[in-house]
Amino acid sequence: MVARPASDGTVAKALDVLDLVASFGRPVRFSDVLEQSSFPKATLYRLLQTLVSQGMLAFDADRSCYTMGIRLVRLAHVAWAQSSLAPIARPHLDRLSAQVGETVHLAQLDHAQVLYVDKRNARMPIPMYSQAGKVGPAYCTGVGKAMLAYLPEGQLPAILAQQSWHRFTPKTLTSPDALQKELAAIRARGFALDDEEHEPGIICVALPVMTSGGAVLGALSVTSTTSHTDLDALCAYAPLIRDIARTIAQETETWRFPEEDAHSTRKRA
Amino acid sequence: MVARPASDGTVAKALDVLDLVASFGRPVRFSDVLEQSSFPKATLYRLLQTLVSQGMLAFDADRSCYTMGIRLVRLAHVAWAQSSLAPIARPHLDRLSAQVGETVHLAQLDHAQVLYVDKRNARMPIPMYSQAGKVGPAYCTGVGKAMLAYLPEGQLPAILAQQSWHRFTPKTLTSPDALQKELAAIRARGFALDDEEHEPGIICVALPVMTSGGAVLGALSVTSTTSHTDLDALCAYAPLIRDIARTIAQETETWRFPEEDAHSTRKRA
DNA sequence: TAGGTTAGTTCCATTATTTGAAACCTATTT
DNA sequence: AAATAGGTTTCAAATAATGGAACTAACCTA
Repeated sequence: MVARPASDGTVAKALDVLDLVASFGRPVRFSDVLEQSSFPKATLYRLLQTLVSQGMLAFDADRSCYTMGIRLVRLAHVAWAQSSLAPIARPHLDRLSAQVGETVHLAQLDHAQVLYVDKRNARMPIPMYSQAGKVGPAYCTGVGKAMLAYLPEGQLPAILAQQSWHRFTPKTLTSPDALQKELAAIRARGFALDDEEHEPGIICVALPVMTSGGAVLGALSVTSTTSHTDLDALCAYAPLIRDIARTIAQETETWRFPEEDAHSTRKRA
Repeated sequence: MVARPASDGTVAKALDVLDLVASFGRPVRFSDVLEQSSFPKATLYRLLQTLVSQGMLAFDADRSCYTMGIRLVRLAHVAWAQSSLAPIARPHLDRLSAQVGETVHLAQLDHAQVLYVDKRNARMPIPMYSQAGKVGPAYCTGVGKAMLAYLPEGQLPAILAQQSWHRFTPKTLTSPDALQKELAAIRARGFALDDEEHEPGIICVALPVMTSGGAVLGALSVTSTTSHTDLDALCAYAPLIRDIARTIAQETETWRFPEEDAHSTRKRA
């Protein structure tokens, strides 16, 4: 319902601009941004200036274009280090990656979408959409379906309502009903599969990372290509992934910020 | 000069709050933030609310505390991926780390300070201040001095004026004059050394990463402890570091965004 | 359990910032 | 020399932010 807070908050607008610039994934000139933005020229101009002077964006005078600022990079590290799963999961992702030699993903739900939080490439990297920091659809990816299948009662409808149901490939499930059946199958089977539903030739096995209380923290997947292996073979990894997911979940619950003393060191100069 | 833009921009204030929350490095309650902040209660409250509703912060209702938001995490990745040096340097850092077995840093200048952009731990990790995403002083760290020494004419005075000149150890250089001499020595020698100037027992060799045009992009360092080795031994790594720095710089110049097509895929749903 | 203390939230008249159409630059192009 | 594109500044009107104080909820404390 909070779709577009319309004329609310200057901060919101500035952040929208930040997102917009980020979405280009490359340095952009003023006019590039203007074209994509719904703000009037003068307003956009000032918002960009603010972001630059705040260090969230940087302006390269030589090429007269905007890039991500160094302050954002700094926040980036803090954010990543705290996005509970990522730092805890890191060594386990390494382990999983080493054992299976395939592409490995760690994802979390971001609104109704999948946010790839971390990734390890296969020994022989394969080109694909996913990338740490990118968001992808939930209804047609392994990690997405794994999380949806184990979501607490009642949360699912709202999320389904926000899916785009775009048919990426002939195998994409494009309706809530079809997906509901698939989710039931996932629960019965104990893990999720992506059978080229998002990208042709890309397949994966995925399992959710869940607390003992049943909360879905994220999901792990092992991804490969049809030219290299098949779903049956990937299924064999499910138990290993489950073990690792369980370990990560346990550590999340145990750990919960062991470094309560860290701020004594940090006094600002 | 732009020390504290005082009563300028709501965006600035919101971002200050964001930084503040980030600086705790852990989930914080409202009152924790209030204590550290100069904003009145109501104002801070609303700023936090804005940040939460914008997804830059997340509010954990159970523990009633604020953490980094998922939107920030997402921006974080984009920022990191674009902070030109980091992604390009990554494999080279790995290589350097593997070859020397010591702690390795990649840093960039953030205003007048050093921002550690990436890091590899030594085979036997040693406790020290630096950490990816942290900022440190420029005048008394290896990477900082390496960058200052090769800064283009005219930029140095402004930066020196912003140093704190705090005496961290007996060996810290605490005046612009002393540092200027040291920088000349660095240029003569071709690389920078940190002889326990920031932390007792911590020493390092550092070299700048520079474009062929002479612009300072960042710096690389190999760090160790006096109990484990000495400066003379570290100096031996200088040529290797120089090679790697040069490679990184070259790739930065060649590369410059090879993925100009990436946005065709990304169309918003 | 009344009485107090802390922590978080809302109100609202005042104040300050943001807004954006249009005018204005300043290189480039025709 | 005139026109265009890309960027920057102005200024009165519109809008959003401010913060003191009042309020609520939860948790102590005696």
